[in-house]
Amino acid sequence: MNDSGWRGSPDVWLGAAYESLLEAGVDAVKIQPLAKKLNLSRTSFYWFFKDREELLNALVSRWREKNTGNLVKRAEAYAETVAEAMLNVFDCWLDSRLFDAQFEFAVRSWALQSPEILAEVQSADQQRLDALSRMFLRFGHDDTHADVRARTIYLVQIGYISMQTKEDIAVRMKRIPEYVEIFTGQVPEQRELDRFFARHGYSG
Amino acid sequence: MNDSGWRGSPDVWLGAAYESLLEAGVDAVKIQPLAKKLNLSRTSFYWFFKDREELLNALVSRWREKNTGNLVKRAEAYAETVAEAMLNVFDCWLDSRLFDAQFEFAVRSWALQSPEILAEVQSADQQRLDALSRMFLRFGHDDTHADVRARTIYLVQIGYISMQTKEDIAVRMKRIPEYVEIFTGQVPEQRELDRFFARHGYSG
DNA sequence: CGTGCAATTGACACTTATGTACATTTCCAA
DNA sequence: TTGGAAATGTACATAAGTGTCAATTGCACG
Repeated sequence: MNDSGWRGSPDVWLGAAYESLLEAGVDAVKIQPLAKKLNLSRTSFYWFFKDREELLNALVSRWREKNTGNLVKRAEAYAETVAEAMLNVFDCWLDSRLFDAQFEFAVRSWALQSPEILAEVQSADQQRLDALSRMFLRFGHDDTHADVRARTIYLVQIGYISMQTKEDIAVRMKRIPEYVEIFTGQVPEQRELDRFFARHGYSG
Repeated sequence: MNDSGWRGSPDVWLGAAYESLLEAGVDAVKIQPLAKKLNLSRTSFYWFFKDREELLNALVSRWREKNTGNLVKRAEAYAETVAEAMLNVFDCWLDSRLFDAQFEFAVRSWALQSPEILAEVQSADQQRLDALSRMFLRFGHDDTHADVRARTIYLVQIGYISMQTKEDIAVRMKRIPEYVEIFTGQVPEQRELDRFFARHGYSG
């Protein structure tokens, strides 16, 4: 049927493209280097994709589906307090299955040289900010308040991503309670923190 | 002597390189296109610069000197209260003579494809975070507190830059008081805000 | 005025990428 | 076991970039 014998496939090329994008940006996503990386003939690429552009489009789809979707879901998840809601969102920043930070950065950098990608990114930003803003509204904040708080937590994360820091999980965990306090103006309960730490396999 | 007759100069090329970098990223900083843009022969470039790399290095120097220097200075500026100190730092985010946000974003994106640039960026981040941290320490915050607060305000700004938003100055000004409150945990005095608005030619 | 040097240029050699046409191999199913 | 679709490879045409070199231009100054 499938999956036996043939070395290449759309997914193999897409995977290599993804890796190159993360390591070195869009301009590194070129057929010739990818072929070399995969030990395949350059031209066999054209059996699976019309041209380079089609490959890049596939890359954007992958990004769109993963990052925005999960973030919105976490912002809408059930919570008793703002602090707990906040910690739900933090899940994304600590679990790469929920949010792919490197992918995010690579796509944002890409936006610098492509108006289409810029539009994609800005639409994603809007959806995410809206979801976060609704979260604060749910807990009784007024409009401006909710908007600025939503911005703050989102921007801190985008900023963190842009710093491309590779920090130990423990270092990041230590800052969590403080962040919750700054973002929500409310000190998180110990049991809320414990629940959070537990689900990230961290014993604070 | 100088400045008469000859069309080219290191500065002319550097200027064009700067523009291209901001518009489309490092990979757009290529001799051939720059020459076209300047209506100069491509090869005359080599009279001023050894090669493309030398031009890129000049670009990095320009960035290093401008952005980090001013931010550190504003963080160290005199202030009576934390809120006022905070507003001093905000000057950078609103005045492109103090901090070139587009330049910043372009360089950060560049870091994705160059380990040397990544090192530059991370060293700059450290210097800036340290300066901000010292600012909070000056007003009696303890270490962790100062560190997380410094991170928050810095990351929000880096995040904002990465969003590449083009917003009206009025929209941004409206969020300022709220931000000060979130970042310092202290409501700014009206006279502090007035002083801030005034020096940015904004009548709130 | 003319001469010297700073600045500019076009021609050359090279590299890396793209995409197309066509031939070839490989696997599976009838 | 063989025919054809799926996948790969070879060859070609083209484009855009890099850097070197020798020749040329323009301007300032003696």
